[in-house]
Amino acid sequence: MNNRELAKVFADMADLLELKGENPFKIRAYQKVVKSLENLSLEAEQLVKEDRLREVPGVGEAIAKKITELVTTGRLAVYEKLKAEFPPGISTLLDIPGVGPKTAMLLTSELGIKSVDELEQAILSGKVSRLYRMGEKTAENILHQIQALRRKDQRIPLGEAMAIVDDIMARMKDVPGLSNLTPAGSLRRFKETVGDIDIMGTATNATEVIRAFTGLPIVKDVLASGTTKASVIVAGGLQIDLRIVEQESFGATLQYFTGSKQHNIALRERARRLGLSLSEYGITVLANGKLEKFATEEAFYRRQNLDYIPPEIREGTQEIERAEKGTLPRLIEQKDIKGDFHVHSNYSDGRDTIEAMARAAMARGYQYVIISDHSVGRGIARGLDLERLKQQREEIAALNKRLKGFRIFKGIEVDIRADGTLDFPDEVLAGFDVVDAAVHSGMTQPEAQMTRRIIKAMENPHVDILVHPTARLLPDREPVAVDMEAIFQAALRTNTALEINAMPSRLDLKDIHIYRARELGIKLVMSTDTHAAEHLDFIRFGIGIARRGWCEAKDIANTRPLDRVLAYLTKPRV
DNA sequence: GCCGTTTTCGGCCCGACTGTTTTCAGTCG
Repeated sequence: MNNRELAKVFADMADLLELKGENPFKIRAYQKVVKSLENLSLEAEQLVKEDRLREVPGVGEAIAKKITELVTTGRLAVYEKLKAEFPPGISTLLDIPGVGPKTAMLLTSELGIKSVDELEQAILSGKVSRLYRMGEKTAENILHQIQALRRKDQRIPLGEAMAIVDDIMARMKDVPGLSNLTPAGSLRRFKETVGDIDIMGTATNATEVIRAFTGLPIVKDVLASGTTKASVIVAGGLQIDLRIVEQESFGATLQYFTGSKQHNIALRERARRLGLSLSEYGITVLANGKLEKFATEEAFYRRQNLDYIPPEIREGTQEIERAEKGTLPRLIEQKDIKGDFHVHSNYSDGRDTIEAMARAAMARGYQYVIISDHSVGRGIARGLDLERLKQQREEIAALNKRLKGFRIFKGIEVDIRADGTLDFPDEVLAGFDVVDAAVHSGMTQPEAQMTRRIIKAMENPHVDILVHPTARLLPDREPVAVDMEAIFQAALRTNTALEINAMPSRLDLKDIHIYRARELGIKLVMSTDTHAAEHLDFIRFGIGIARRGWCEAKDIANTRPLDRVLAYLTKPRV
């Protein structure tokens, strides 16, 4: 049973305990462990084997026993028993915003409702508004939420959200009197998907700023528009809130709305022990009730004797403890990147010429790129055959003579076939500076087969990098079934690097896998997999998730300068 | 159910909104 499945069990248990009216702190303990499991960089199953479950924050004696039972037997007796106490489906009512445990229980016990559809019918027939403490308005709100729930595409990929935010930022930047415009929330933390967007700012004329915001061309619907806050809906159902706050408390408010919720809870629990109370307005000294305000996040953290914690690692895991000790990593920044490791040209499915890609890379201050077009097996992507490969190599050699202080490396993105063999024979692979291997087909293989297949490719002495290791696509394609811990061990054993693919639809490896790979000392490279010159800028997303994986510059191969990068990265050529 | 510079018990984050009520329960982020 993997971490995601475990998390789901505890989330469901938390819901059921809530419906049951259990001790709220017990419920919070379950909810906390859900987050811990989701953020865990290696499988709980492994921790059970090593008897290290108790190291996970929020896991005590009782929950450790439950996880062990789930991992070893696939079932959890108390969970089965708890589930049997409620009609199946009732916890789906909790997915509706505005419906909590009390309302859900009321609906079930009074009207026998156990699904969202049944609830909708009951509202339409007027039964719900006649219940005690309900009413016309409440019933109508719930109906509204049910309809919105069906319309809305849950969470959207970071890349799409960022494009919207970039557009808004560009259009708002010249609004007079507006400053400090900053996106907050999970977008600022570079989480791979976001549910909604919060933007903060300070202004000398809030009303005009709000008017400019609600009047943006992208806005489809204005939910609320006041003197300090506005909420709008843009295409796709995404909600965007703009908050205008006081300059003198901007830091505390930005910190609050950046989250994560778990980080803020952990921070406030700690502050409490120091006799401080945190809120979005600042820090209250409990002894005298005095509120201190903070214009910057740095000052807000410093007041609590903490180093500044970068947004990307505010997940309530171990960052607060490390900030207290002064041992936070110096996270990688975009300026550390010296070249892009995975670039397509019009020789396969890219749009631009090799020269155009190289010049775009130079313009970004890079020292090198690796042109890694597809191999022949990718017919659909105009994969290279030997003839066009030769042509490409000649072109690269000629360009390298002309481009001063810059180098184009000869790479290839070679297909890993269904049986784990590669699309080119070894003697062809030997002719590249760098060989990327990738799964592009046969994605539905069972886990054991897929794992063997990928490891076989990694064992090839010519394969330097496993690119987009899980082949997932956001939001639609699930990662292939693969034993990541086995891949990590193989990467170490075979000295194969793993790619952090920065394309916003991939972000593959994902954050917790990056964390684990880095911890194990696996070589990592960051690349955009770009198919057009302007998409070299996707590197920002790679930087974001690498920071979420606690990476420093040294952890990423392509922070190394031109004269050292290949020697560091590639396997010895045989 | 977890956890400890208040350490094996007694606490457990904070503020705001909404609608249904006559003072607050429920829900959310």
